[in-house]
Amino acid sequence: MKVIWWIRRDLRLRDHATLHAALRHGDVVPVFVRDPNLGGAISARRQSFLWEALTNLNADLRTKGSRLIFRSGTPEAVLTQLLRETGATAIFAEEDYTPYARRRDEQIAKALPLKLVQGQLVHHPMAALKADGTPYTVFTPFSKNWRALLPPTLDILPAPERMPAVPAKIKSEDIPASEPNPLFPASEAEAQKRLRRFTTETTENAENLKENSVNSMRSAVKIYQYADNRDRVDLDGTASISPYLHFGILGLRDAVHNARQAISHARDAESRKSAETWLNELIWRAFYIHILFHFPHVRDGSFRPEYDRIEWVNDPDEFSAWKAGRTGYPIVDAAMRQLRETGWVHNRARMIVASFLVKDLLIDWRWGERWFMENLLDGDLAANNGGWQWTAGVGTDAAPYFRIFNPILQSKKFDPNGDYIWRWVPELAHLDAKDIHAPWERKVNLRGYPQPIVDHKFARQRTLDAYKKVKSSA
DNA sequence: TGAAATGTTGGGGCG
DNA sequence: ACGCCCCAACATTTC
Repeated sequence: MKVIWWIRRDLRLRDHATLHAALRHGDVVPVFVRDPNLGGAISARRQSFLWEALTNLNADLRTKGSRLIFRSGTPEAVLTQLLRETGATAIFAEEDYTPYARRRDEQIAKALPLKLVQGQLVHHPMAALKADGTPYTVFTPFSKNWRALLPPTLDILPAPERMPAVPAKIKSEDIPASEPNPLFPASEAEAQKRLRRFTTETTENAENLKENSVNSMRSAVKIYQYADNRDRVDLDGTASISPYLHFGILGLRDAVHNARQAISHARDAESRKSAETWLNELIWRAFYIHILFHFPHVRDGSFRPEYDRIEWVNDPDEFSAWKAGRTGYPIVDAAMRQLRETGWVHNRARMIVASFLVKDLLIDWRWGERWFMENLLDGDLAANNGGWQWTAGVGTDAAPYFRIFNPILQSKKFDPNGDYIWRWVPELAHLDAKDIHAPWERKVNLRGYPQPIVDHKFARQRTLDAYKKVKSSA
């Protein structure tokens, strides 16, 4: 008996409950549907990453004796056709929680034997509710409950040893060609490598610290330094796994499992706390997926609707300067250039540029949200939307509106030597650390680098006024 | 997962 | 020796 494994955002073989359920049920035919309705929602950069990931997944499937069937068309039409061709009796798919995915799957389930299996998250959004049955909207209690719901250990399913062959008569289109991404190779092996490197491996740099450190284990593994390093945009202190998590090349459960292993192996309280901090970041990701599930209106506007009445300035020229990395604030411009050139930006840098767009330029956070989605390799509706609403102070458990970043102080704190700016804004490479964060305040040659497009002190007050206005009239 | 404004304290210079 | 002022350093409040 044949069954279809409909692959969407679960491009992996390890810890795949859906795949295992399908394998128990029958001979699995792995299928990816190129859905024309999704064309507008995925940027060229992310699209290319996806094609590369599918190519690599196909290669992995071949080592197991299987192969990927790639077809174009609306999912319902393609799946109907494939059920006929294969004689399959069921379609297994990992449940996805975006508004589009839920609507799509609901429709398809009416017509076809679709079986959705939870696997993208650790807890289903309906399984992590408050005692009164309503969803959490504040992170800390959510996180507490989320942890309390964890079983003692998450059993991580290995990738299947072998998979049944897909009959030759089932034809596949060619997966579109893609340029390999040198910074983020789109394979499951790479995702696993990154996870292990971050959570278990001794780093070379840390070796040097060992001799004079009482906390040698702490120094040796990145996850144990995370609490100290995670906000430093000039260091490689994060796991850099977001693109893999977004496409399910790496499972969230697997990441959580590794975090918990690291927590239990920590040799001292500081290390344990550091690994806990990283786990908390994974829970933030889950939190925003839950929020989008329970409050789908956040896709289009503020979680707190009164903030949709803010009178934005929305100056198109200033928006262009922000996108191009020519605001005159070096830390902002460095991050915006990194975004455009690589599709990945450190989380702290994302917060700095988001705060600058919203609270210094007073531009609608949705403009920034869209630009991020167009450029980020890890662009994820739930996480990106949650992050922007947090920064704008309009969402669940958001930063209070009056918590306004000072881009110069952020720069000094989190890029103290100016290395990050130096890397992405080469025209300022001749400046040293004391001049580089706010070069216009110094008597230095800017070499074509722009003057600040807005005065922070003025902008701060303007934003406080604009937010206060909608708050008092709420 | 801020920063600015305002308040408090205490050491040192100095008449 | 004493009081006064200055102001850095730290703490608290406010946005």
